Amino acid sequence: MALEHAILVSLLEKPGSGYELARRFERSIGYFWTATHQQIYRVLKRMESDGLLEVREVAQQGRPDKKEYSVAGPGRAALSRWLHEPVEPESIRHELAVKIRGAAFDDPAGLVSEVERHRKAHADRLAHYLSGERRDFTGPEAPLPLDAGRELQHAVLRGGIAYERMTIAWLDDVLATLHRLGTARPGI
Amino acid sequence: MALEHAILVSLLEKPGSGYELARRFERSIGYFWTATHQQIYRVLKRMESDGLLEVREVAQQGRPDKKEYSVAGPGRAALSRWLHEPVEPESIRHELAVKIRGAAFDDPAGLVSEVERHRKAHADRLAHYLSGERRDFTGPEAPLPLDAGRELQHAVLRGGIAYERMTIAWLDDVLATLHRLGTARPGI
DNA sequence: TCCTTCTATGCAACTCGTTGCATAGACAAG
DNA sequence: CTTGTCTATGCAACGAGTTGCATAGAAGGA
Repeated sequence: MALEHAILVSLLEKPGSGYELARRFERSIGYFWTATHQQIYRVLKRMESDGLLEVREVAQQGRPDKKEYSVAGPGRAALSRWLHEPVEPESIRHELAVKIRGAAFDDPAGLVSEVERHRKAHADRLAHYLSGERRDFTGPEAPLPLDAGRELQHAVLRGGIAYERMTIAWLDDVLATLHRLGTARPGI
Repeated sequence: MALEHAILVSLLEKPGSGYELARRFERSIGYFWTATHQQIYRVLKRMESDGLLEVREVAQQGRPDKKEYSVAGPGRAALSRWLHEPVEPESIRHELAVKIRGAAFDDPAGLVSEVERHRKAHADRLAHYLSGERRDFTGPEAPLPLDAGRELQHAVLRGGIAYERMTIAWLDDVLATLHRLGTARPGI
C-alpha cells in the first residue's frame, strides 16, 4: 500500500487533483515511486471513502472542473502510524540485467545498442535531476528558506542523482565487457 | 513477463526444479529479480504447457521426487526474440524515500533508527555479494575459465555491488541530514 | 516421542499494477 | 473545419505479485 502513503505525502506537501498527482508522479515523486493515472484515481476514490482524504470540487476557467484532494485527520494519522513501523529494504528489479546474463546464450554484441539506449535514458534523467536540483536547492535562484521538508526533499533527490551516476558508470562497465567479449575472444 | 525470461536464463545456465529456482531467486538471480516459490511454480506450469520448457521426473533418495525443468527449442527462441526487442529503462520504487519525505510532517528524528536498519541490511548484502565475487570470480579459488557467460554474470554482480555501495553512501548522507535537522535547528 | 527444519509441490483468495478504451470541453495549428 | 494536444476523469479486463494455507516424507535434536 505504499502508493497510499506516497499520495498522502504528496498531498501534504500540496493538495491537488488526481490529474495533478499523476503529473507529479512523472516528476518529483516519480523519482522513487511510479503510478499511472488510472491507479491514482482508483486509490484516491478508495482513500476518500475510507475518510483519509477530503475532496473539494473546484470550477476552473478554460479547463474542466477538477476535484482537489487534501489530507484529512485520519489520513495524517495513518501516515504517522506507517512512518513508525518498519518497511522492508527494497529489492531491485532490473530487466536489463536479465538480458545481460541471457546474452551469453545468444549474441552478446547484439546487446550493445540496447545498453547504449539505456545509458542515454539514464544520462537524460541525471541531467533532468541536476537541473531540478539547481532550480530548487543549490542554484542562485533557489527559493529560501530551506526548512526541514525541503532539506529532506533534497536528500531524496541526491539519492536519485547518486543512483543515476552509479547506473551510468555500471553501464559503461557493461559496454566495456561486451566490447572485450566481442573483439578479444570472438566465438567463445 | 520478465519473470518468464529470468526463468529461461536461469534454466539455460542450469536445469532445475521449481524449488531450486526459488532458492536461486534468493541468491544470484535475486540480485536483480525476485520471485516467490508460488509465482515460480505457477509460471513454470504455464511455460511447460506453452511448450517453452520440458519436464523430467527425477526420483531422489532421502528426498521427495522433483520435476526437473529444462529449456526447449521454442523457449530458447522466445528468449532470443525478447533479447532483440527493447525493454523500458527500469524505474525505482523506494518506500524508504517516501518515508524520508513524509518525515517532514511527523518526527524526522524518529526515522534515524529505521534508516540505520536499512543501512545495515544493505551493508550485509554488500558483504554477501563481495564474498560471492571472491568465491566465483576474483579469488584464488575461483574456477576457470572465465567464458562469456561467467564474464557477464560478473558484470551483473558488479552492478549489484555498485548499487549497494551507492545506497550505503546515500543512507549516510540521509543520516547526516537527519542529524543536522535534529540538532542545529530543533523545532523547525 | 514430539517438535522443528528441510526438501518439494501446490491451491485459493486477494491486492497491486498495466493496458486499452471512452468521454468531453478548450485551444492552437493547418 | 478538422485534426491534434492538453486538461480532467473514469471503466473494464487482464496480468503480476503477495499472503495464507495445505500436504508429505526424511532428518535431527530435546
